[in-house]
Amino acid sequence: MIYAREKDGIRITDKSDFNIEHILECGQVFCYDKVGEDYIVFPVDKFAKIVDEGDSYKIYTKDVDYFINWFDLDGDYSKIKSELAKHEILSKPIKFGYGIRILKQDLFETLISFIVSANNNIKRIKLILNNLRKNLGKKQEYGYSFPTFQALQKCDEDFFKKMGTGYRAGYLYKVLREITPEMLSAFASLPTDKLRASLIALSGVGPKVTDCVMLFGYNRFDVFPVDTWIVKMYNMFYAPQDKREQIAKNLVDEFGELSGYAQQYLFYYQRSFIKK
DNA sequence: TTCCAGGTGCATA
DNA sequence: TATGCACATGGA
Repeated sequence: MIYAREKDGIRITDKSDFNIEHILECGQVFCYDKVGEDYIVFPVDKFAKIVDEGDSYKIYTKDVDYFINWFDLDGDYSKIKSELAKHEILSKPIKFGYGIRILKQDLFETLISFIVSANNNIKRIKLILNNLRKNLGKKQEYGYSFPTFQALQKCDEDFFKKMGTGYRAGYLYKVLREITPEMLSAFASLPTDKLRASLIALSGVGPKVTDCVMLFGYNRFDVFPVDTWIVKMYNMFYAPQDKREQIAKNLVDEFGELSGYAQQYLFYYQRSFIKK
């Protein structure tokens, strides 16, 4: 147990498997900001502020149960890391991003966010999603909630362009006519291959976005999202290969049921440390 | 100015 | 089935 419930939030008592910067800056999530030395997170209509208090973190929130689940605080990351550390290539990435945890994110928000993420950079992805919150979300104490499915479905393509989505506006307009949040929830009972087929059939959703939604929303760990950073990493450390689906397959063969975790350590290391 | 970012869809062969 | 290119936008 790395945490304790407190009346105004959650105390992270063991920082060896929890580092808020690692968790939020490793590319899995866009609904956060750094405010001074603290971080705030605002998934769906929830809110928390995370303060580094030296030996511990304090997560200030009204939604204790929600964030225990969201941060996967009952997950055993010491075990995951010791298992993954058997792979030489993960040695440095695990040391570097020792405090990463894979969040348990809302399916609808994750799908919309990663459609926006395609061929885009993290700063601008956050900007676009914040535009959507401000224009369509509900005003909260701290800011705006993520727009509901109903609110987004009423928008036309031109509106999404005004939000800065560029050519992804058409994808959003279409996908909002292909799914409902209830459908996404029902997908959760599908085995990995059928889930992948259901997601990849959606507009604006290719292999990469599918893998991200499977990992960050459905928490399927036998997937390895391959983006431009992972391609660079792969070509540095493995044989030259530019076919993303082949890279993904090779890496899932290597890391098996822990592929999703391995991917996050490698992505964070590649992106923040190598920067090339 | 050109390149790049957590890529996808579509035409073509 | 596989390959190549167009697609918005803004920062480096």
